[in-house]
Amino acid sequence: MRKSPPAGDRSSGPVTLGMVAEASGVSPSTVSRILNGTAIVSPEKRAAVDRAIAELGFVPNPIARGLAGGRTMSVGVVTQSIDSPFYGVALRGIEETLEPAGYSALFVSGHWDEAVEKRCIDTLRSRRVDGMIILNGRLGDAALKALAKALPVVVTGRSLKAPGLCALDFNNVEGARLATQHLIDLGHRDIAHLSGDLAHPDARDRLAGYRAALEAAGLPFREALVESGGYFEDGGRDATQRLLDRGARFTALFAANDQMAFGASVALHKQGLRVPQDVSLVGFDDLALAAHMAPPLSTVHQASLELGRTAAQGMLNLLAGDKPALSLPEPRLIVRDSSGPAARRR
Amino acid sequence: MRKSPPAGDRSSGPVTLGMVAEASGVSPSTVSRILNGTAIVSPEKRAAVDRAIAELGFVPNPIARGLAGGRTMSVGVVTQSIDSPFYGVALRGIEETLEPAGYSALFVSGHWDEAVEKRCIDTLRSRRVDGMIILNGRLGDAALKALAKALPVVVTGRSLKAPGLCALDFNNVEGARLATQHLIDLGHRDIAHLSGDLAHPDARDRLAGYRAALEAAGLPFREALVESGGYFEDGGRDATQRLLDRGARFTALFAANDQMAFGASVALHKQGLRVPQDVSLVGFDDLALAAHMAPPLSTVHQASLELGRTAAQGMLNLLAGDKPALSLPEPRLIVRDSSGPAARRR
DNA sequence: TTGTAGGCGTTATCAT
DNA sequence: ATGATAACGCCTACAA
Repeated sequence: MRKSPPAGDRSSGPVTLGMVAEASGVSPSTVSRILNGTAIVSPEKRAAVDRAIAELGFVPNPIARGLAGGRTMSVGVVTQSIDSPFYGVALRGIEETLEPAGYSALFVSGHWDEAVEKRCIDTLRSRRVDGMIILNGRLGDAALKALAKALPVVVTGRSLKAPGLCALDFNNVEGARLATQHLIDLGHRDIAHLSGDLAHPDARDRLAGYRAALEAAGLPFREALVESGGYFEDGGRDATQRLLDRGARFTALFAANDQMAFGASVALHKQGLRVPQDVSLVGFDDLALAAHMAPPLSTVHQASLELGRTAAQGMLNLLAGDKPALSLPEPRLIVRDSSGPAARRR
Repeated sequence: MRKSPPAGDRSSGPVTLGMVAEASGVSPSTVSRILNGTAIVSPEKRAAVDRAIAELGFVPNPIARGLAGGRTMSVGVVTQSIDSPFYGVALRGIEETLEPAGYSALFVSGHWDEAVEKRCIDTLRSRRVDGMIILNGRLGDAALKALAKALPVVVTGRSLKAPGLCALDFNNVEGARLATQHLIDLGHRDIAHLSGDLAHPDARDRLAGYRAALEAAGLPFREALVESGGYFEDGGRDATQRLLDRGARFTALFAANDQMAFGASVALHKQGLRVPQDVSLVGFDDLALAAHMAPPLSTVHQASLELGRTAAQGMLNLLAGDKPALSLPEPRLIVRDSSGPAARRR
């Protein structure tokens, strides 16, 4: 039962840079330089320091590092809700790519509210994050540009050009067009649409894509076949119910996201309508669950994991001083079992 | 176009405690005391300082605070995967209750791997979090107790008593018993079970509850009716498929979590088996999506949002020096449309 | 009750 | 190439 902790022991008191310096017979500055590659140091000293670091199990203190004016090695991530099936996966992608680079992610949720989002950003700044990733925020372009003057910023869900700013946008119009076109190709002519919360640009874009496909095929756009479902399951269910209640006639339904498609399938099922025999259903996002719905859902693939990874990589590039110049893959239609040929009109 | 920033302007350089002190004509220590309630100060000075704080828009720097040996006002949260539908909601609960108390949450994912989890904990410690919440971790009790000596710890998914430690456990055995009993009450006698990853205590508990209900009803426990589905959708789907392929006869299926139940419903659907007419299906967890499955899933309610809130509240109590003494609600069966009376044997 | 001084662990700016 | 020395912004004895 020895008293002195074994080398590398983590549970005993914190080992400081100063202790490493002392143990290896050099000054703290030299240790710091080796750690940060700030300057060239002689091989001997470097070896001595490396050994001391290993033996003492030294880990730099990010807090102190942050205070000293340097970086905190943390990046703030503003998401709208941490438990969203879509963004949750993106967060995983962010975490995955930030971690190996030594950065930690600080997640905060804006709850789709601009004021809350502003507070989140303030919190993040007070914590001195080195950069911020904002996932489909509600903030205006101007505020974003201003923010980007203070620290590197990556935003998704919009196109924007500014120094220190990297914007990642997804082609929602094209995705929606693809989905609608698919239904038209299957022979459907009465295609209803469950729109998302139209306060979101992407919801408006998806509606526009739906409309564009219709018009390109010479089909009329009918207001009566569009219901707002607010992007959530209940909204999708209720919107579908409203469509049904008012006697709208349609053989296909394009939901602006998978969550609403899930809700729609419940309403359809309750009404005794089978998917796809009676109504074809197409979603948007390709959540992990889409493939596990009964029947598996046809949808537009939007790579959320890749979205997160790309955003994080963009941040890493920005942090390193490089121009990011990244982009997202084009939308891709995934045909599963929820969409089939149009049968008789109902 | 004035040069001096308006009061409360956030985008200009950081306002420090020292600046507040100067502006209000007192010493930095006094400002600090007011901020922390460390000592009594005269009403006049307090007023002057409060005004200066408001006018300058001062926000204490958590980094500096942390370095100075005080608290960082952040608590680390170790989850297994940030995009889990169950834990994601718990994270929201944590964030929700920590935020009003001025604490930020630092989320890290252990990926169900003890080694990774250890690294996460080290990261969190190096960032000097004031406490840690560990959601269903893989770490041993001993390690947890040791950790609790260094800082307040809240763990879920196990029972454990130790100073500085608050454990929140859920009665998985009882929940599974309830689910199985429900199927028995409906007249089912051939009830299959999709077990979770048996490396997890909760999966073992749910299996035990299933078995207990069977035995209490005088029904035999048959290995052939149990398949491991690993807690994910694909696992549930494949396990169900295996059951079907090997010709197992059952009129009801109890999945150890909702995700597997979703997968099971796909396999059943593909086989042309209807839920609940041909096979009754019951899940566990009551994910938000369970109510939006077609048909809506009967399941055991486990309040994930409340789990998160309770864990966070326990941490807040621990941080305040109080004994937490919190507990989780008892399991509750939610009967929806996926379970119905047993018909003819198949 | 209030102010002064020292320190938290690191980096940056000078010297050397 | 390396070492003192001074911040970084705050907290906490200790002193008054």
